[in-house]
Amino acid sequence: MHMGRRSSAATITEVARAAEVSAATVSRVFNNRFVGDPTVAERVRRVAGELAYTPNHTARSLALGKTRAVALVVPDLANPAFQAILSSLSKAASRDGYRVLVADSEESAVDEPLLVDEVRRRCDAVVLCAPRMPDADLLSVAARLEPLVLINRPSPRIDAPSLSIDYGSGIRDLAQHLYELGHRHIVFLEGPPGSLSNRQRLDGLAAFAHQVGDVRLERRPGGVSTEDGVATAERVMATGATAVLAFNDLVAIGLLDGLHRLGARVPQDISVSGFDDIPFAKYTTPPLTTASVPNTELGTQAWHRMRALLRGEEPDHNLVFEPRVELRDSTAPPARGRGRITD
Amino acid sequence: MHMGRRSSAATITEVARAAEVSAATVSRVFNNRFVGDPTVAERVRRVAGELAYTPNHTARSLALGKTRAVALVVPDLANPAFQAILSSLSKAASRDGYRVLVADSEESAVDEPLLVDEVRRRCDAVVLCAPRMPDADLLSVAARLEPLVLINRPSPRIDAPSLSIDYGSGIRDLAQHLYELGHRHIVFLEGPPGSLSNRQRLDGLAAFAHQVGDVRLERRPGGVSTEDGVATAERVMATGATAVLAFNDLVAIGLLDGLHRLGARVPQDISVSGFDDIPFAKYTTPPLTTASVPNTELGTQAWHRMRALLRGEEPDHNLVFEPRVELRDSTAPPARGRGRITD
DNA sequence: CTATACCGAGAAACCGCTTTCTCCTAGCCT
DNA sequence: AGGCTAGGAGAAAGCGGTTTCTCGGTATAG
Repeated sequence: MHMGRRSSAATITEVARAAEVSAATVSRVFNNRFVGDPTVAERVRRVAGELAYTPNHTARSLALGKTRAVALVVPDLANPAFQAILSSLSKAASRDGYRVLVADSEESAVDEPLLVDEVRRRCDAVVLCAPRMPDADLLSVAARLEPLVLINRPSPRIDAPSLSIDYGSGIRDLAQHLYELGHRHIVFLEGPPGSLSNRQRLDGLAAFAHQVGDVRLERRPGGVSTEDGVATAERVMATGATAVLAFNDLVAIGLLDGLHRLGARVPQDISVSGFDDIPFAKYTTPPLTTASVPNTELGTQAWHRMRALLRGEEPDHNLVFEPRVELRDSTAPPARGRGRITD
Repeated sequence: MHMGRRSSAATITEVARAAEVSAATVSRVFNNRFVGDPTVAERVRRVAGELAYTPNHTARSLALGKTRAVALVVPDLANPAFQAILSSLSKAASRDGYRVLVADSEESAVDEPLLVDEVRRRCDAVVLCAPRMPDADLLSVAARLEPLVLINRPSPRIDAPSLSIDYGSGIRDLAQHLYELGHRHIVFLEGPPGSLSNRQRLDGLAAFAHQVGDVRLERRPGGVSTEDGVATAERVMATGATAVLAFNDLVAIGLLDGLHRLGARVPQDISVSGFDDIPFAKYTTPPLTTASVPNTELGTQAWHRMRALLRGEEPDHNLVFEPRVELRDSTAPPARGRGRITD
């Protein structure tokens, strides 16, 4: 199917004919590899201009074996945390002439290997954010994917640059903060059970509980979105806890809303903390105490690693960002009469 | 430069040789155009599986003359309004096997024509969100761009489906709401002077002022981001107005914060409204009165138009969404002693 | 003045896949 | 049984570039 003679888009052959040179020469002129008679180059340029010639990107990609595009795979494009990564990655990549193709796996870990394979074929590399992909899948897929940069998915057995967040330390710091405020009964709203970052939070929390001893830490299924957070409000109140660690800011914000509707006051009746420090966390009612995660920096650094890989250079060292606790108004000492260890 | 013999990626020729058929046959099998001996098809499939063959997307695109990708060009990927469009567009497109390439013009209207041209060459079509591109530029690029879908940029002289928001009616409704609350001195925080949507707001406001008569409407330069909003707080207070219409939610949220720092209470001392109804608008302090804009729906509808175009079908009619006022707590009747018409 | 090196630019091969064109073979009809 | 038809699959010609290879011509050296 050879494209019904388009009226538009001049080809290199047409330019060559019009300029009375060979296609090779036109190609050389356009790639600054032309060394001969300057008047020839000039003529080619002029004719190309007249014909509004512009090299066909696909043909070029095929001949060159590179597309100058990379894919970004994320579990949920609607999540501000991933949007921040996308936005900064895209900006950084574009400065080097690369474009990014987005792929939203829509939280479906099972389809991810296929998605990732499909998307990889369309570009030169992939930046993968797959917190929930089983290790086995990741391992099997990683080889076919390279160049590959992993986000939030450190994996010692995979030879790919990795940027991640130390969720364990972040949640620990948050818990420590609540503890110092006087809370002794805290509930953690879990994220997706299979997710690595959920695992890390759980581990961090377990270590914390073990260390301080006199704290009651419960976990409850939460979710990842604002709606999920709203839905947990009743369950949270039912625990009788004086503070809650939400899986992320979205859940925390939803929870704030849900609690408000139930008539519970934050932080007087119950303290709430989030995770990520999305841009709006400081504008919630009340402003949300959370662990700040540098997603924008993450995107930029991911690009640096990727660029090195694409150039065949040695990428910088892997990075683990330590979240920083942002103290705001959604956490406060527990009210008297609540928060006693009840069992 | 014929790619230093990659160890990976089997080619159709290799599969053909291994399966003892021609490349044409392999191609036909993979495209379900094979009608001959089923055992041949089976053998091809098996061999392809063994070799982990997967058709080269670029080569396919070149032969077919289509990439199955579309570009989305937006002025600022960090803005939740555009993120919503991207997210929904991407989801919708992926259901039809298309991917989206993002391009962030970083608010630079002058580079947009080049950017848009570049990005168009890489894919089959573009969804353009260019509120600030001069009409002349848009007109000149539009022809080269098609298939093209325009967002927030209705242009009667361009033959491309267009989805837009009636910013004029939205801001008018918001102003009307403030007026009914008793406000008679309102300040409008302008967005980018060259932007069409700013123009529409200005016109809507002018029509409103003319209609009601006894209202003092001032305009002040604002901006588009949260930071811009923070920075305007003092200027806003200096006007002595009792209510402010921010260009968008981001500015409104920033303003809320700025006012808070100045010790001004919202809505007691001054009412604030936003525009867009981004997901977080209802969680601000206080919850933000705003005009809701269906960005997610916009993205989905944009894809429907685009799909029709790509299939050579007639796209659905153009759409203009009317924003809907979302009454929340950031607006209230003015305090006594403020809001009198002072000149 | 001729042999050699060099230089500029075109011819041709190739990137990997699709599709038209063509050919060969087997089946059918008379 | 022979001629015709249809169907299956390969050869080849693109798609639009890039790059190697090659060759004719000029300049330089002996």
